Amino acid sequence: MPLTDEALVNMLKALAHPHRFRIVEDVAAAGELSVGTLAADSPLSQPTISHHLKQLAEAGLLELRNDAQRRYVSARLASIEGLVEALTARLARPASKKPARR
Amino acid sequence: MPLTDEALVNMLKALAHPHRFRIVEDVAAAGELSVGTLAADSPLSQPTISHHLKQLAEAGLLELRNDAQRRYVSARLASIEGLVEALTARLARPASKKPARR
DNA sequence: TAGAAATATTCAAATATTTGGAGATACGAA
DNA sequence: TTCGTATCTCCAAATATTTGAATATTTCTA
Repeated sequence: MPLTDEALVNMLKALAHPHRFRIVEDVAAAGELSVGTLAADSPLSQPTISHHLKQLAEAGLLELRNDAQRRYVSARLASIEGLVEALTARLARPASKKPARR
Repeated sequence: MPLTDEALVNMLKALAHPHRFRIVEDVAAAGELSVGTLAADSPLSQPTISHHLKQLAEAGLLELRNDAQRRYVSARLASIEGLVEALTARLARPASKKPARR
């Protein structure tokens, strides 16, 4: 499943925002964080954090886990790896495998 | 020069658009293309392509070269590599090197 | 010089994104 | 139950992005 153009661009779009990038960075470094911790560490309001988390989860970058009244966030490392690989495959030197399209 | 957060997010933002991603992909595959060729291969108008190229060049992803009345576009492969490396360094498994920040 | 070709800039309209207040919902504890 | 905590949803305002028509600029050629 080599990641459609759309999925790839959606992941990039999700990451292409300073606060969202920071969220993913922090979550990846910490392993797992609660929404409240993220909101407390951010200048943004809790609803705004919630909104960004939703976008990141929809793009496939984050995983959300419910535990009673808390919600825990972790990074989907496989997706991040997939993104990095797709970027390398598509934007690196003239891929002599397939002929350039169009 | 490990790429500031801002530069990194700017590159992501530039790539996070279907038409712009496609432009970079095509340019990377072709080596070098003129603005006119890109505009002809795209559903977008010439001014819009010009606008997107400017953004991509400002983000450091593309290189523009003038040749008389034509302008040729090529990929800044080093920047793309830098982007991929920065993503890997920042979003991959708990980097045990530096302690998580904050 | 004037004209043509390639590209850029300006500007405005349409659309999308970002943000937080107010309120809703879910859950556990008493 | 009722209360408190954590989080989400809905909404609207502010802001940013995308787009192309009209126009300008640059450069070559005659």
